[in-house]
Amino acid sequence: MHDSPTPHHPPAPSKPMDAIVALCKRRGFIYQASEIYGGLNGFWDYGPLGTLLKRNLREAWWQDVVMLPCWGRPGPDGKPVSILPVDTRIIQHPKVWEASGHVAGFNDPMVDCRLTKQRYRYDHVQVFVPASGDAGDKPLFAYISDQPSEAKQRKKAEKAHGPLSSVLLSSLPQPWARVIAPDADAPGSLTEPRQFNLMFHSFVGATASESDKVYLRPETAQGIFAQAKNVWDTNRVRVPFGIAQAGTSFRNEVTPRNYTFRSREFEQMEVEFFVVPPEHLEGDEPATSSPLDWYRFWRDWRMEWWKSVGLGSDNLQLREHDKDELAHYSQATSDIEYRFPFSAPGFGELEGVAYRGSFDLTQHQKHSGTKLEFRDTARGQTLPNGSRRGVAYVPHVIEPSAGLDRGVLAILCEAYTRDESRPSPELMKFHPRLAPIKAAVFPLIEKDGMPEVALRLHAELSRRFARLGLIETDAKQSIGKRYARMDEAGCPFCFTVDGDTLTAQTVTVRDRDSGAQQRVHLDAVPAFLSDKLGL
RNA sequence: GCGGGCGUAGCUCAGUGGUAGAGCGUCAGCCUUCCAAGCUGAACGUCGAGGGUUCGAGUCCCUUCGCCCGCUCCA
Repeated sequence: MHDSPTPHHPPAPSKPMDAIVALCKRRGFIYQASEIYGGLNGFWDYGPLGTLLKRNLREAWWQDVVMLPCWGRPGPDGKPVSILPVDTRIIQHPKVWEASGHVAGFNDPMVDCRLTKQRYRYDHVQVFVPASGDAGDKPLFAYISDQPSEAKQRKKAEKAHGPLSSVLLSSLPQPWARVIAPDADAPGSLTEPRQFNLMFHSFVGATASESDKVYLRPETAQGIFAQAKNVWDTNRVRVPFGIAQAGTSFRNEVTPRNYTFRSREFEQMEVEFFVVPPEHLEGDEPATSSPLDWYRFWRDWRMEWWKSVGLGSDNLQLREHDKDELAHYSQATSDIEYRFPFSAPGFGELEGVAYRGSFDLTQHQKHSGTKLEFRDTARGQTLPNGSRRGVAYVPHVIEPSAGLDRGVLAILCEAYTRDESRPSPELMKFHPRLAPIKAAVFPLIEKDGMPEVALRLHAELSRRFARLGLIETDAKQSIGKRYARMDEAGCPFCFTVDGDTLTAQTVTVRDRDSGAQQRVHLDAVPAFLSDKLGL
């Protein structure tokens, strides 16, 4: 999470995270996983309303990214944006993760210092020892080369031992009782090296030998890259185009924290958008757009999209990465970030949009031995018959990678509203498109024929809208209490059958956010709701 | 992984080593013509889990799990 400064945004009034968590439990949005067994660190389940909310957000992404990409808006090349979906497996060939860098980069053993709470990569820790050999009972001084600790420890070590040589910590026998950690001033504080496996693993087959070891994917992206060639070989697509996938990923986080924000099992919604490398654009026909054009297009549209599903406040920001923050293969990356109650005044990442060059496909090409070049028959030299010779290249990629569970959490936080001026202060202001409950129908009182009319209206609305979300009805207790319950669940519209309904064929519709009411003809209710849900 | 705080009803929380509590919510009935209203009643707990001390543990001790905060980590 970034504590990025926000010079142009005044700090928003913070919302109490505790109250949001309590509401989410109380109304069945989010439960702790395996709660009856004491819970499991880093895992959260969704209850009925949470499941619907999450499904609605995933569905909104699916509709707007896959089915009608970018709302039908043309890309920077003026043409419709082309996206195809895939659904790849959580478990891939282990070499996929070697190619992606996940195996090498995240299996480093670390040692901790019990005194200073510092953590060091085991293979980076070196130790000054007497050049003569035996140090007797004297302490040994550990350091990290090119860090301040090197000079500091060298000075102390020379004083203690005279001429020095240095060895790796790993060459000394454990426990390192006489070793003084790089930033400590007493010996014996280093823990034994610990492996930090950020990827979960399992075994294929029943014998569970090391050669059968597989990993649970830490991102959905690599399944896309691994199938990119199949997709372009079998689908008559042409670069630029994208492949999209939503699915579950796993990261064995060191410290799961902040409610569902950093869960060990989570769902991603990713696009790998393949574009023509810059070297194939020059003097080329047909003119198309550069990777950076596409990068900016996706970055800006993804920002708009998050606003469109209800994150319109200044709690949402776009943050372009600094040069020194970029991965070595990326020329541009930005994060779409939300100011969560627990991160404020800092922000937490919802989606990263990265221009990754050809890094991923090139890696897979190298590790698999399979050429991952796209044969672009619209480019290259024009032949006498008017066709093109074609060129082959490894496409560059723009990756908009969003966290679904983080999106849900941001929506929950943004929707949570406490208004002390209302009889029931807590309400969830979900965008109607995301609201788990789309509408409720009440009889004002449970007699005089009102329940019958309400049930008929409820049945009709259910027939028309239940595919999108719940349509509720409730006749118990006072009308205020029923409105309040719907407010808390984030239901945007309540239709109430009253005395006038029986004579004038009208009902009241109450707006969740304002509490305002208007009368609508009974027959016009479906059209009213349809309009409000943006259908 | 380290340090600190916390864990009692669905939620928020009281609870002095001596019978397990309140408010809200939930449910039922009555009442009720628009905002958690009123009246009556009901259900709901292995006090996070395991062990120990004690005649007796929600309370004291140990272990463990989980949540929150700060470090650390965050491809």
